[in-house]
Amino acid sequence: MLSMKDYLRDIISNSLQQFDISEDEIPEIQIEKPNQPEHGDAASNIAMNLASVLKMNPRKIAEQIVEELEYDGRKLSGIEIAGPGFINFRYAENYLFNELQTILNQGETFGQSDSLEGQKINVEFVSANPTGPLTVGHGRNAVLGDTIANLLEWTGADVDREYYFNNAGRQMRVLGKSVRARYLQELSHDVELPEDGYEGEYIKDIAQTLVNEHGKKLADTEDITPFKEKAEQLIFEEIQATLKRMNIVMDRFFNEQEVYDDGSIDETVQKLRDKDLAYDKDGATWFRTTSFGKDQDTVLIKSSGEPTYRLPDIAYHANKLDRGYDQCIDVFGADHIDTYPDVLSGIEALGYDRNKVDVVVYQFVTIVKEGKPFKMSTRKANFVTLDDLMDEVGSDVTRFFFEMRDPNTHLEFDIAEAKEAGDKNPVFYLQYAHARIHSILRKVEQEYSFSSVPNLQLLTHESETKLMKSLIRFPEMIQSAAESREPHRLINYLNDLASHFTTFYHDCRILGQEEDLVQARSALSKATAQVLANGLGILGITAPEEM
RNA sequence: GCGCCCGUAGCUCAACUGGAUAGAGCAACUCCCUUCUAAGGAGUAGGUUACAGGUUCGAGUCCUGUCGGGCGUACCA
Repeated sequence: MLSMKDYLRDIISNSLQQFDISEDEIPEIQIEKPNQPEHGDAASNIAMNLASVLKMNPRKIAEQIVEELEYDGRKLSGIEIAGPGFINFRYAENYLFNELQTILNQGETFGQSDSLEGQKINVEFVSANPTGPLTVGHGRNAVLGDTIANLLEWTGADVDREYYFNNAGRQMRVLGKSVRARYLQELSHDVELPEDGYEGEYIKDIAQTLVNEHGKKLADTEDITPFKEKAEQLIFEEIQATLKRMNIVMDRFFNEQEVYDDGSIDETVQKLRDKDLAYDKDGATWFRTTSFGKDQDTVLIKSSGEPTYRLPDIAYHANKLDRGYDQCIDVFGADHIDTYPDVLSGIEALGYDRNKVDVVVYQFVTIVKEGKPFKMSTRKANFVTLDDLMDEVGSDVTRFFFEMRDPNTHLEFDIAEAKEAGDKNPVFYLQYAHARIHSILRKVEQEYSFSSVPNLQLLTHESETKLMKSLIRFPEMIQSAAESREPHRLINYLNDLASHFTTFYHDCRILGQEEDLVQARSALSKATAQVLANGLGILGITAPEEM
């Protein structure tokens, strides 16, 4: 179905044919919603953008465009020229009624589109190595990635959620040694936690499990493998349980080891050498990143023979593209901001289209505890886990908190505030509106039984009109949130919608009116509940029918 | 030093990617529950969008510089 935006673009475009200019001189026709309601429901700045091309007064251009504009009176009721040359459009009432009916017909699929139909997209997120529980620091990553994946699914894409990890590095060895030390302590050996060891309580739990399963049998060996493997297994179980609590289920866990085992590491280096993009110096193998605009080359393989993270990262991205994804989205924190260009350069050098990899960088979360910034460290056991947070405020508030802000801005997370957030948290505003509607609908159902379709023409109150206008924006909001990978836009929209509903709720009583009006207003309320539920669903937040 | 990101009401943040009079939530103050959930609503107050220039019909948004904060700047990930 043609959206209003597309329709307006079409009719403007037709009118522009009167001007003697070539196709590529015409700027993009932008349609937006004006801030001031007096300026109508949609506006275009096309006349101003054409002013320099046509060398004419923008208001004059606007007049000529409007004069030649042919439009459907069932969709638009008025067109005005205002300000420096804006063309303002006003929706016809019938258009709103038709759209409202569409929402009711489409129900839980309203808002879905097929703009990315046929696209296979891989979203890689969380990707924390299994050295400890997920912290609130990982929370922003997890929630952002999952919500972006949801948004893309709503625009028609076939999305896989992937978690990339490495269980072979130095971190993991230290983890294994730490578990071994705790294990021996459990058996009353006089050993100390290694320097730089992991100090968290969860290490003791893992050690205890090993004691239960193996008794003293592991005490004699210096080999840390069984300790490392048990730790990895248990920590991953916990990570997955934590994610599950937040409604996040991964499709695949990809172990970095795979790109070693299948030979693609060696293959990658060889291909780069063939193109003279890799060379040896000082016993190490270097990647010629200077030919991609960097001011230094970077090391791919250390003189110790061990690759740096960059090399498997490149091979891993090539692996994803080989699996047939049209697009790979990486979600990661600002600390990677300087390193991902090397990965993009790497895959470009291997002959892939670097535009197929899209990186979403989010700024760090600053934890504030007892009024002071709190530096987290997994190793030092200075952290607030996501589970702790969810124990305090629940999964809905946790998700909402990470979704409500622009990813590209620093986020301050005050633990105390989040805990007491309880009833003043903005997520409740949305859920409350939803629950309130269902409460009304239950009463309507008890008292009435309608035999015919609702007469939506009765919805003429200003608050009703505004609510309908808000409702019909839902599909384009999803589109824009998905394209920009910015879930917070959806939150802003839902807040606005809930606020329009509340105004309607106060202005327009439902129960106790003429039966026709009860039915029409119930229909409007039902559509509102539906959009709220669909939106909350995308955010991974529950939409309770009672609170 | 260099690179990237950020700086908007007392606090936490929006502002549809360059549009018309910069908006919400907390906090403060004044009101509104015999009526569908007051986890709500109506209102008041609060701003030179860090600062200084520039680009143009038009700048919180783009460019330059300054100041302040975060993150990088490794043969760590």
